[in-house]
Amino acid sequence: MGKKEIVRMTHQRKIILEELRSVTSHPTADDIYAMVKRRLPKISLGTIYRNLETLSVLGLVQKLEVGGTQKRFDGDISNHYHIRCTHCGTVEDIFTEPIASIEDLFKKVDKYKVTGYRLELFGVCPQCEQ
Amino acid sequence: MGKKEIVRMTHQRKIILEELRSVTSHPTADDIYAMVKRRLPKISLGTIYRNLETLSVLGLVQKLEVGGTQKRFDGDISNHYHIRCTHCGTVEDIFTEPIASIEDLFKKVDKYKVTGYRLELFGVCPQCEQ
DNA sequence: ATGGGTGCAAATCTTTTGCATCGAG
DNA sequence: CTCGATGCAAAAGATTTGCACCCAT
Repeated sequence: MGKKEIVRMTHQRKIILEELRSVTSHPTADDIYAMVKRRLPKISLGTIYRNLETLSVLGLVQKLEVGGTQKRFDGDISNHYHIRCTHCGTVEDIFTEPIASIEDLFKKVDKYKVTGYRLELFGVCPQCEQ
Repeated sequence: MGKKEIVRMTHQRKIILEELRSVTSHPTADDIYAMVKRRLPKISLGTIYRNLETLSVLGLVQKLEVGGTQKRFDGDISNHYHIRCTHCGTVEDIFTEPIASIEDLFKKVDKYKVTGYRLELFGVCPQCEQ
């Protein structure tokens, strides 16, 4: 993933991207491995990780560093917020306009060159709520 | 960490808490291990992890599930925001009043029982900025 | 004296990486 | 053809856990 290599659109890479774009959930690398394996039974987990990294560097997918032990990935590259169920780990999108007062915070930390932010709500999802 | 056990304030636990409260940084378990080891050379990393979990369940410390590969801990249990340097991993506090429009979001996700949220800015710190 | 806590080491889980081979451009 | 990508397996990094002994209550 260095500077000026040519990125090849391999069969594996294309299918990983397709699968990730086909869901609105926010799967872990392992989830994606299972999804892709249905179509490419011989694919290895290492290839999944390498491609998710490549695709997120290219900006074609989002690597979500939400809480929990595993990273999650999102085929929707728009900037949006998430809510995570602290019971089952599910991550869902929150559909709303960006909150301007958060961007105002950028000024308060002017020692830093701010490049972005993450807002994540925690809660208990309807399924776990019984 | 079950339901009704009596929690003992052991020497190790007390010193871990003291050390964590003595800094404003947001150390990883490993950092805390090094700090505590200066006072208790025989302490084990397992004890550090077990106590940080216990203390955070008790609400005496905060487990910060910020991005990056390691979890970080905060002896300041007030709700505040953080900024993380994407280059060196340092996490600093942002001193500001809570942003009301974030709490307004809670209503938009009324299917969930919202219990809290996290706001984390990313950027490059002054030290890394050269 | 009890049963939660500790130190130690092994185990687990997630992610990364070395290497021989493959295949996209 | 070339060199980036893959599959496989081993390695690495972070955290958890089993167990015998210890000590706070």
